[in-house]
Amino acid sequence: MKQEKLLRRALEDNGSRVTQPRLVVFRLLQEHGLQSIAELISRSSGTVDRVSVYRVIELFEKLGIVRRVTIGWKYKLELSEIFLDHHHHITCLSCNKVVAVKEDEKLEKVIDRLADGTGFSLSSHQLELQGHCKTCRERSTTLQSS
Amino acid sequence: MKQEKLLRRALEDNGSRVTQPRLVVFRLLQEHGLQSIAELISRSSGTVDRVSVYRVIELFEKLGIVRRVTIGWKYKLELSEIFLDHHHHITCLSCNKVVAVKEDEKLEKVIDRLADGTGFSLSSHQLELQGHCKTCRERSTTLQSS
DNA sequence: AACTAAATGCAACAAAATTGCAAGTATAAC
DNA sequence: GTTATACTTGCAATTTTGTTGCATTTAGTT
Repeated sequence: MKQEKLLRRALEDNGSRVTQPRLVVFRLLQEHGLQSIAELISRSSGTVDRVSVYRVIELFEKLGIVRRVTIGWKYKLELSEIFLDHHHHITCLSCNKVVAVKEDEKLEKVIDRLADGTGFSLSSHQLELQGHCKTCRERSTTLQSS
Repeated sequence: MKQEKLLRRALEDNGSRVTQPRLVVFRLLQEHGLQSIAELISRSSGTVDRVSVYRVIELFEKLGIVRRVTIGWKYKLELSEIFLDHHHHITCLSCNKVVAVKEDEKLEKVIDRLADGTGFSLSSHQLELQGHCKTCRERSTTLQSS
């Protein structure tokens, strides 16, 4: 189904209206993917007020339309699993590029077993990775050899 | 080795002094474990200034004495792997209790393989879990049956 | 005990997020 | 298509969180 239709339905099911600010923020998330609230605010400035961006995101989170992702101790926002498949992120410590990492069945199993040991029932999990991307590794080798 | 000795060494190796504020913050981290910076500030108020708590934490992070942990989109602080063994956290969505989950060799392997697929070399990772603790699950069952 | 560089506390500032309220607008009923 | 109205928005003000500059204090050395 077209993503915007899913959005409309999620809003209507909650008795919430489909407004300009909500559409603007949604489209920015579609277009630019993972981004900070500051980026959302700046990209929508002139059209949508700062405060409204905060409020739209708050609603979207409550309705499961967006999720927060921690990247280097700041959070960023991206469309939820209704719109994108379950994944995690790896950040390059040299160039700060962030790449999605697909969730893998084995990972799920291992995490389930980890949780078992605690007596908790498991509802959700987030994994964040850091490392160095291929480009940066190659560049640093080149520089060293010169 | 006694933990405070490790702290002294870490500071001295860096040419940093062993001061009252640093000892106070360190002992709070030992005594209360994982906590927010607001909790650290409040627990040390009267003895240590707000700003100094920030500065001590900044230094401790740089020296690898503390690490930041994301819990529910806010970070908390705890002593690093020099003082505690490598672990993650699971939070109860009902009562907000946070419990440590030991890192497991299988998890490490699965994560290593995940990273392989991206072309990144892996430096570090964080895993955060959410669920419901035994106590809360039992309580909610009791309430339903009455 | 005196010296000195490092660290602290205070005040001021900057950034990020929240709240209250009057004005605007999306939806449903006519 | 108009109208009514409850939901939303934008603005201003405030709160919370984190940072900076500088005079004073203090840890560690001589």
